[in-house]
Amino acid sequence: MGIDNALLPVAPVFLKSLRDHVYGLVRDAILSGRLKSGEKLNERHLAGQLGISTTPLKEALRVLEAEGLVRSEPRRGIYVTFNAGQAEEMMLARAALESMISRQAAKRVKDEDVALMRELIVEMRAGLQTVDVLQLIALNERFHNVIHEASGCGYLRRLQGGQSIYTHTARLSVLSEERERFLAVEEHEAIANAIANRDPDLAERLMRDHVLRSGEKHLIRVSQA
Amino acid sequence: MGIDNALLPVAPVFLKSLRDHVYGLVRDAILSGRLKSGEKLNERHLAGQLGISTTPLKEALRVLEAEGLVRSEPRRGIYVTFNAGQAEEMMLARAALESMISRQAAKRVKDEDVALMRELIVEMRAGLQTVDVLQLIALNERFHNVIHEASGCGYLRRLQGGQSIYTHTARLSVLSEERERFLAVEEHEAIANAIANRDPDLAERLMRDHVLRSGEKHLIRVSQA
DNA sequence: CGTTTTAAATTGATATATCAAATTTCAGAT
DNA sequence: ATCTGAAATTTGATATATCAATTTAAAACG
Repeated sequence: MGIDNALLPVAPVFLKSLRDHVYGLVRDAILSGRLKSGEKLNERHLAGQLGISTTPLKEALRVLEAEGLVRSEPRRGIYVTFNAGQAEEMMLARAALESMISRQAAKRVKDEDVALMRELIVEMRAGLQTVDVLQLIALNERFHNVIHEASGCGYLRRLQGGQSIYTHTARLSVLSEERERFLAVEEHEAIANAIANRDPDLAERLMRDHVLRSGEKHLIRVSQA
Repeated sequence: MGIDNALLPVAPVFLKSLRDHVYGLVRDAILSGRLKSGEKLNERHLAGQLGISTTPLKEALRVLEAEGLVRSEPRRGIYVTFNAGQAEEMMLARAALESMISRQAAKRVKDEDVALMRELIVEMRAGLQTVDVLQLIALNERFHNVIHEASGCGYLRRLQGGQSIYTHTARLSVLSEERERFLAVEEHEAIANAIANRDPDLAERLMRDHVLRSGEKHLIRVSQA
């Protein structure tokens, strides 16, 4: 038991940079719980298990450390640090950053962005009937992307992207509830209106509440699984 | 045993790894403008210049990349990406995160934390007269630390810490203005009251406005220098 | 000349080797 | 049996070597 079966070797073919690939593998293993909090990561062992050298692994671990998913004690070892509490804090961080992005978007949004948001809202409403959850997930992502673009805040967007901990299956699970689908569309529409009306305070508050509410729902789902 | 406290722990400087040291050096160079945005960083060259091998440098660069201060184009090179716009966005991020921390603090704060905050406010008021700017800077930091502790949000605190771009001289410069010192104390007191009254919404808003306002002042100072 | 091809040099990506701190093991003393 | 401390082992930190993609320079061709 333990980390022996937690990660499978990486297929040496068709991969971007080893470092990035390994980063994704280890990150997933931590977020999905296959690597548990407190567990020690042995560099040689882990590298051997993945079939790579320690160099790209060390770089990947540095990134994970910068993200706060592992903690490195100099000349002692590297330990996983991720639990329910941190998952909740990452959700709070996302709420904070996403709402600040919405605030900026409400200040800088262009009419064409507003039109695009409105189109997406209409599509979401239509999607509510057909119950195509995959489509709805894609629409949600596009909606948030429009706001990100409108805000012109590349750095905030990046930082916010790092706070994502939900897998595709978690999103599927949450949006399979009819009430959640309905709420999401309602909240999105309210946010779109606030941004369209160039109301930064309202846009910020609505986005924060939206991320907090749907985030809590996600956390409950994940903790049950 | 008696000798337990006979010796103090080794100063962290000596425990610090080369990697962390180099990280700090390069980060400072970027934030202070000695390494300009767009500049390409040659790994071999930079490592040689620092008198180290590429391994710890590569790890430091990965962390800087995760922080968004450099951008790595696979198999092409590493480029500095920091400018006035990003400095402003980092300030926005700090406002967003610090205000979320205050929100949580207002929910969880204990009476002893409130007492500590009130003491610090009193000291700040006294410091206003003596005009000991160094003391005031220390008090400000302690005040924010009390809120961080009260919030119980270790992850958010870490993330927020990464958004700091102001040097000691910049802080000195800003707080050398009497009006700024006065404003800071007023705002801190208002924030303390909101947290003491367990008013998350108000604490969040006041902290956001405080960071935004003082942050803009910092940015102006830095851009002038 | 200008354009395309091709060869050389550069350099990030990866692998391997070495060093030294930290932990573990175990014999010897009390 | 328990504690001590030295030797062996483990392992993160660092250095060096190799590989391969990109860029640059040069040569060949029109």
